[in-house]
Amino acid sequence: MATIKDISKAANVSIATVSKVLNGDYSKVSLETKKRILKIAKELNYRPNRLARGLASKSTGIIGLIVPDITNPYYAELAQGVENKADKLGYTIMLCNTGEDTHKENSYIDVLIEYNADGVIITGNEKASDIDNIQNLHNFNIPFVLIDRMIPNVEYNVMVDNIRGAYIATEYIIKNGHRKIAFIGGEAMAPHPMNRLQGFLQAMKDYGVEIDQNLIRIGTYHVESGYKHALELLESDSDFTAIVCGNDLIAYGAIKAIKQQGLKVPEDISVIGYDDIFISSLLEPPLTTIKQPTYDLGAYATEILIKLIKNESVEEKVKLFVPQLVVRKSVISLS
Amino acid sequence: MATIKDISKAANVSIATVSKVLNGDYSKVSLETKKRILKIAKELNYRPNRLARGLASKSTGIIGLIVPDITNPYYAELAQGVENKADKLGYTIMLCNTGEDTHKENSYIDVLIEYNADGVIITGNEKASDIDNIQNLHNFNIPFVLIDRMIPNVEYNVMVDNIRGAYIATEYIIKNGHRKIAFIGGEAMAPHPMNRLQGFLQAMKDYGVEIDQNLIRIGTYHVESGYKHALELLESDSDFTAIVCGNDLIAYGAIKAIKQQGLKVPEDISVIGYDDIFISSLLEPPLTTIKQPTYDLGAYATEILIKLIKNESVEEKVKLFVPQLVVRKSVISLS
DNA sequence: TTGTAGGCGTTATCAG
DNA sequence: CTGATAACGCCTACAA
Repeated sequence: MATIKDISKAANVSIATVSKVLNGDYSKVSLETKKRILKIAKELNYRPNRLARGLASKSTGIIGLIVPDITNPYYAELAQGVENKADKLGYTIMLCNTGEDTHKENSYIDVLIEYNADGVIITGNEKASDIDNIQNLHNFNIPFVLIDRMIPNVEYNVMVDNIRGAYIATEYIIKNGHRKIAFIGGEAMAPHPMNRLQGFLQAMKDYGVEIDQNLIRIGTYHVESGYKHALELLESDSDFTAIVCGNDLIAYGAIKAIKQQGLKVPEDISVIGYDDIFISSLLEPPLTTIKQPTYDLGAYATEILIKLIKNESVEEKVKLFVPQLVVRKSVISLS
Repeated sequence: MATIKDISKAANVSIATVSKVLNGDYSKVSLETKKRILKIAKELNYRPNRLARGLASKSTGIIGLIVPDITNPYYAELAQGVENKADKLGYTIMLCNTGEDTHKENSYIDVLIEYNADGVIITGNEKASDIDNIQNLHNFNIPFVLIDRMIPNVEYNVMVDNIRGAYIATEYIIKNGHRKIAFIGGEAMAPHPMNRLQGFLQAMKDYGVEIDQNLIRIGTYHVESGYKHALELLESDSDFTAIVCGNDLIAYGAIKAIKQQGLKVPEDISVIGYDDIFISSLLEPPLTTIKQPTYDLGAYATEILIKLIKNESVEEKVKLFVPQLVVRKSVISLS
């Protein structure tokens, strides 16, 4: 591992000069020495040591990305948006997969602080307790932006309007003549599903559709949870003709349960999802769902995070993306 | 940001003592000073600086993970296996998503070298040119292990037997009475699909089934590629009753194309995939495929990588996992 | 049991 | 244009 010291010796100059050249600050170096240094650096297969650089310069080029479940295609796509943009702008991602475990999330935040991460992007699940630790980022002067996760007093958020998305979804179901409508969402603690639940409730109210509390289920954002709750609903004596789901995975589970009971989607029961994961169009029936600009959420968040890192001004502290209805074939019209 | 220096002052001891205590080396420190130091550290909200620590100790706790496409559920699951195990053993992941771009992969390897990563896990696509850069890891004394990607002269590999997997898949198709069998695989350069292609060819030979070169297509590992090639096959005048696919995503694309042509799976054309991504069981029809122990691949690779990092001995340099046939409903029996 | 001091590889400030 | 030199925060002999 050649260092600038090695280069300086070989080139008969001081390390200061080497450092300048290697950092592209040619202004005050003669062309000749510049060339010589560059040549020697190449010969020695020199690589800057980012640890040393980070120590000295207070800037590491590391961006922490906290996701609850990289296995969920939604977060995978979001991560790709983050990674692409970060890479383009010269930053590297530290992946922190929390498995929706608050404790793990907290310890990851500690780790990011210890690595002197330049900034952090946080998505996903939230328990009340998080706030303390996120506050820590603030204490250590590490800028961060939240994706789709409102927390009191947090400055920078990029969100999609979940209330609106769920509203649109529910509205679509209602306009197709459904009146007995179930809702299967994600964790009750998170604002995320609550927003979606809110949107659902709002639409129901606005259209004067009766809300049956027995038809509202809150589980997790996984296929299994959707499956389980749908099954319970089907096996209970409540009747309904449609299910609004908190995300696509839940919808997959619900569809699986429905089929397993010998019923058909959408003939017997309509299902609408949320996220528009890439496989949703391939399901049978193709899933009607709410599309989020997932990749863009990640890319945009990264963009403003890097602005914050560079102390550039960010106009919109809260950026709200708009979800869209994607009509496919999992909802049938009753009218 | 409190440092050990701050602590040493506050506790009236030297930084050496503080360092010892903070690193759990209590052997040569009085219980009393130990307690005092720990207490003060907590009061000052002390966090070790991993950059400084890495610089001084030559060990960063960073593991680089190179994947071609985190959006592919196969790699997402693999990444989860890596992340879980790494986290458990006290390491942090740097995520390097190459987008199957050799150039990007190379530059990520440089980055990992520059961060003094303790080790690297490499999966996915391969072009001949990679070898040079991977060699660089070796030059810089950074241990690495490859997952499912044989490269000449590379020591540590964890693989699944792709030839065998494809063989089993093809054999299953043949035993179900198919004789006109197509193959749609991934990039020609990679050993990965080549192995799978080899397995396919081998099975065809062993069972005396005629191989029609026109029915063999090599694209990429994406849904779109499967779709495109299946469509071409369907629109050509060649006839066939089954398609062996290089992975599940290709199979999804193929199924989409088949349906779009007004044909049915498996009644008109049987399809078999590879990977057993978690949604494959939810497709219509549920996809018959080859299951890999994906999560375990990642976890195991991480385990041996960390052994290498710690200079512990690793017995099996090449670990071969065995793929399994998962029979669902996308293949029909013609006999 | 505790302290001193040198070094890890860079950056950055000042002189020359 | 170029060079000393002091940080950055921590580790680790080696002394005391």
